[in-house]
Amino acid sequence: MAAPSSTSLWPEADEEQCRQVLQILSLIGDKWTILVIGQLRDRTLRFGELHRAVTGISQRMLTRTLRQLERDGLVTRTVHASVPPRVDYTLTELGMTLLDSLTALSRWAIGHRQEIIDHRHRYDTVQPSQARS
Amino acid sequence: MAAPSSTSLWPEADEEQCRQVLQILSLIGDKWTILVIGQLRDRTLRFGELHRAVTGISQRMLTRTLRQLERDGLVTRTVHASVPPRVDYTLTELGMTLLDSLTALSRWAIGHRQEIIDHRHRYDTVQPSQARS
DNA sequence: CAGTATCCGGGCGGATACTG
DNA sequence: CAGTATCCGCCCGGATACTG
Repeated sequence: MAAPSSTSLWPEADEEQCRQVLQILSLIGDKWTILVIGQLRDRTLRFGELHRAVTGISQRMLTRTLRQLERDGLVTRTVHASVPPRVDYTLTELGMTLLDSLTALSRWAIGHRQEIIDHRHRYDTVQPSQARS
Repeated sequence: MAAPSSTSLWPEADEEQCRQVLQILSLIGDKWTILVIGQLRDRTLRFGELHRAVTGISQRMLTRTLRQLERDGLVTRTVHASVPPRVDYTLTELGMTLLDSLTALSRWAIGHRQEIIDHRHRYDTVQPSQARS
């Protein structure tokens, strides 16, 4: 029970815990999820608005991403029976708490991005540059 | 400049910021990275030890994962020129700060995992169950 | 022991065409 | 407008065999 470390990684960090974190990370670690929930963080958007807001995403991928978010309970999907159909997407409470929990990681990402890019570049130029084709 | 929200998601959260977060998330959102750095969080391990510690990982994937972590500057690789070769892997300072920044997300993951699983199950049973093969 | 080389299946994700 | 259906290339990741 004794608090294991002062810098406080997550408690225990045994394999079991790691796998649980991994499960969640896999939900949002794909190519588009973060971009989508980022757009929904403080407003409701329709399908088309999201499509325009997230540059480069295809209809297919936007649909898949939203379906998964809905399935996991992070986003609600509301269909309005109007003549041109209208579907609204909103973050749930759960989705908002996730975004909250991403704050620290986001700061880290923004703060250390350049450092990582630099390190990577150095690594690449120093290596024997085996043709990894 | 005014602080945008009291619950504090990450500041701004425009597409640019989101993409930077995504870049980092992609580094650790894959199948094995979290498990590997989780094992390294408070100790140095050799290749074989890691291989045994992370259940189910193949040699190939462990090597790839470690190479990427090394390339990004999150892990150091130390080769000891001994008769049976020995290679040690350790988290760098940068790697440790990443683990720190993962704390909130880890707590969220552990705390809401069951909730997500339940929601998912409900979604699956209610849906028309279109054969998605 | 600590890798590399090769082969391979499956799934992610893009492009395009079609629909209620 | 908000999707679905289909096709397809690419890369992730597992299995196996080989090496300094």
